[in-house]
Amino acid sequence: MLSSLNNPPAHEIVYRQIRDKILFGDLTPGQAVTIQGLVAECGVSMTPVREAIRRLTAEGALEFQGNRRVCVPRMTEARFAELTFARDMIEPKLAEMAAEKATVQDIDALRGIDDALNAAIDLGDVKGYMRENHRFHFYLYALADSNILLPITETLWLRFGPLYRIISGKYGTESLIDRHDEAIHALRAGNAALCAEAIRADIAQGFAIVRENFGWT
Amino acid sequence: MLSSLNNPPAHEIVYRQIRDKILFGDLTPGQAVTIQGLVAECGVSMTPVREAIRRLTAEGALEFQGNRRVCVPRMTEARFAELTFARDMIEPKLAEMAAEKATVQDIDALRGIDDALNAAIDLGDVKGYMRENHRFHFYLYALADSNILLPITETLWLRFGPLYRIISGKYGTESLIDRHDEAIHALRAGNAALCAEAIRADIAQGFAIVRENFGWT
DNA sequence: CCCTCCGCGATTTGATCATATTATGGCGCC
DNA sequence: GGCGCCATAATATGATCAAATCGCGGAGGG
Repeated sequence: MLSSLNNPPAHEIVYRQIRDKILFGDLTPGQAVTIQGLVAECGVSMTPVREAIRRLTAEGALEFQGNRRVCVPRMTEARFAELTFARDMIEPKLAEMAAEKATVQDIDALRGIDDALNAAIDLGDVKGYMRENHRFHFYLYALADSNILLPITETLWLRFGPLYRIISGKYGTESLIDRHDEAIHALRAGNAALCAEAIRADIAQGFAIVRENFGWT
Repeated sequence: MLSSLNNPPAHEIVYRQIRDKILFGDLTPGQAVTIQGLVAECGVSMTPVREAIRRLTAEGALEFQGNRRVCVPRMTEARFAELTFARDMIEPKLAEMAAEKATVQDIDALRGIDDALNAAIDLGDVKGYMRENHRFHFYLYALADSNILLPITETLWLRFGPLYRIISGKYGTESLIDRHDEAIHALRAGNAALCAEAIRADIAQGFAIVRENFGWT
């Protein structure tokens, strides 16, 4: 009955494995992802691997490389412009919707995640920072109870994953500042618009770092 | 070399088949989609069908119904609100980007599609209207040369498909008006902002029809 | 004489299928 | 009305076929 929670199917496991690797920068842009490589790596048969790859391709986390071959997509300035446009439109909206439903327990949980995030920054733990930052945003967004915008946002973050790795490898964690405190204060005040603005500013800072790094206007 | 164009793989064929059925309202919301049903219908084995279903599920065109069962998603007022928000944000942007790249040949092609669309309306051909309307919008959007916003828009239209069928079954084609002429004139004038506004107004009219029909504010 | 380019074949990789296995949902029985 | 059996459908595997890539060898030109 709860097997879907206790025993996730093989294709789900493979999916999450590759997904997390992309999301947290373990795979570099342009890197080829082969079926048989994953078969050997995950110890499952081809069918679940194929399903995971199809799913990731549909989400934009992987890209067809012409002749039935897939790889981690490369970032271009044009794509980056579209990504920032979409994130700037959608994520503040999700934050606003979330703010209208957040309970005190939710806000405390977000506070806890942000504490862990700051601890990771102090330790210089780039991957820990990335994980906690992801957790913070998606814990918040999940409160919006969205069936449309939330999955879209997940695909947008998947496209960002490979970038963050490159950036954080150059800069380290000392330059990582965020607007999470402002978002949490807005949530406590019950001010949805202010929360949306805080998130907008938060992600805009991330965009600026990427732009600066690549020399994109 | 061109086998990917001449001989699309089986999973691609199955994918397009189900996709078009959803997009043009041949499947009703809540209808179950089974692997074995598609195996029998398409005359292929289970593996390609599984891949097509995974892909469609990732795109939001199908929905997990809990215990490893998928169905056509049902529309709710909350989902509709999110869909209209996303389309209102993205599609005018795509139209604007497209307007900056459209050639005279492109505009003529759009003119031709719109003529076919109007002919379908005059004939009371609901499905023909839906196909040509889809063609018009996505011919335009494809000009934007977008790798991010265009796939997202395709998923949004997939969520709309089942709705249009219900609506058009009630109203017929006589109430179908559009702003395609305005968009084409804006393209000829090279006015990207005006083209974006025309598209915004065009899709807003569609939203209004759905809202009125379901009594959604 | 050496360097380059073209073509061919071996090997790797992807696509599809048939089949075994497992879990779920329905139905009858107690 | 609850519980266990059975039919059905989904999951996963390994085998088989097809296609593309990579490497090597030879021919031609500089």
